[in-house]
Amino acid sequence: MQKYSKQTRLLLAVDCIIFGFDGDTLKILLIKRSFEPQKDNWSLMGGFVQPKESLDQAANRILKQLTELQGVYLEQLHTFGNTKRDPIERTVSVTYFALIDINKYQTQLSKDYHAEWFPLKRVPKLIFDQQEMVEAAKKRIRYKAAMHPILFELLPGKFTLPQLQTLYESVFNTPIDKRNFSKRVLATGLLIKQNDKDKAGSKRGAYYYQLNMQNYYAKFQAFMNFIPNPDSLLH
Amino acid sequence: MQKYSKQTRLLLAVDCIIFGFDGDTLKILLIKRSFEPQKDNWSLMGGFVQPKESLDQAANRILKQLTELQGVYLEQLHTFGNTKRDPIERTVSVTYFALIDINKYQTQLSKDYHAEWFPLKRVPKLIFDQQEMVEAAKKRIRYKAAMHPILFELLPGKFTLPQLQTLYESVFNTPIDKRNFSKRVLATGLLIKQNDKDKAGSKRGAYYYQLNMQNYYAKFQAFMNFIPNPDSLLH
DNA sequence: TTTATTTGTGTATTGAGTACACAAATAAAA
DNA sequence: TTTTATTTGTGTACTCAATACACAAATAAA
Repeated sequence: MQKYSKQTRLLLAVDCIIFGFDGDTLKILLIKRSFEPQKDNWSLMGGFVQPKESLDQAANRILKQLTELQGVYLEQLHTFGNTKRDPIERTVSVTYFALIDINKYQTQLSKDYHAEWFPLKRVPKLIFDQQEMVEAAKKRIRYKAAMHPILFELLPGKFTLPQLQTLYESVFNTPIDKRNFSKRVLATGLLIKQNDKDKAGSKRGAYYYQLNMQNYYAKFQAFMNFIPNPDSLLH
Repeated sequence: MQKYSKQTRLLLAVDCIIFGFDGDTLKILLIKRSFEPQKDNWSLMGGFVQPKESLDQAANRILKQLTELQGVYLEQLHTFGNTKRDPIERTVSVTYFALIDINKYQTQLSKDYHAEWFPLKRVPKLIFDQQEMVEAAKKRIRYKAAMHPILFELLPGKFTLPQLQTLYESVFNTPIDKRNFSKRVLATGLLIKQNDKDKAGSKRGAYYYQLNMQNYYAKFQAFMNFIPNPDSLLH
């Protein structure tokens, strides 16, 4: 079945940048690499693309391997192919970024991989060109979140407006006026107010909201400004 | 040097979606495939990634092979990796899209490849999953052009406002009010009015403009609305 | 019962986007 | 040479969205 016989074949890997939000800070999940080269150094979760799986399948497999999660938000980011990025043998890496509800992540599962969550501002030194991958992912999540409601993927099914606002403030690293924020967000028609409150986060308690999934899917591609002055915040 | 010895290696290709604007219609450049499978069918310009070149280098090489052009706008689009996309042997394809000034393209060069420009609305049947690649490129160029001034890459160094407007109308397939368009575009500070006019396009003649390159590079990443109601036009 | 903390809400102002029409230039035709 | 046809270039009023800004309500903890 090999008919392009004169061509060189290359190793192909998938690396995942996995985002999570702990209610205060945007974080990514890293593992301690279990094999050489760079054994025991911090690294993205990744793996080689297998002969019978597509890239998307590989990314989902790799994500599941570490988190046991399926059906989460996963998007292809960029493909990195410098000839010397892996010193052992040329490997081209297709990166994906994932947005998961950090509460669904079982800490226990990460033991095999010695995984840990790191705040985006304190990411340790990573192997190969993975620093660059994380930078690209950071840029992309901001870019996309400035106009599309992807950040809900980081929250549990029920969340409060203060939680949502903290998330946006954390991703864009800027304070937002809460009156304008709630006006803006509620105006999208994406949220349904619940009758119960989250009593844990504050004395007074804050009403829960849920996504209106119908509107969410319908409007996902539309441009929506969730934050003031996106221009100045993206770089 | 092969130490990941148990892993399968794959063919990796680069395919280019090359956009050009003839003053009236947005087009892409296609070639007649010169080898089996699907010999003589319409196809994107592409090629295999060579052992000693990066992906960007491969894309530039392939673009130059067909157009003799260098230093043009070239951006990685998406990587396609379904296992069966190439029936002969699994090949993963990294796609790039290019924006070129169609006037700089030497028709003669295309003879070897039997290349032809096709209006985006009348793209012929393409091999493998290239239809999908073109769709992705179309979507991306619109998405990006709605907010960043990339379409200037399709025009010659000197151009008129009516030409620019026709380009936007063609890309977004919508009529635009010219008073509002010129206000919008000139407000960006990206254009420098020249003293001479293009007499070819009309009786009265239209003033030429040139890009203010300093502002262009400085503001490239900023969000700028060039078209009314981008929402409704992107899908 | 007092205090401290966090939630929830409204209004006035500014600025950007939008709709809309007519005069100026000139090549081509009469 | 005059007339006609075509295309360029410009201004204003209106609407709506973005923004700045402050205080009362709720309640757990002291």
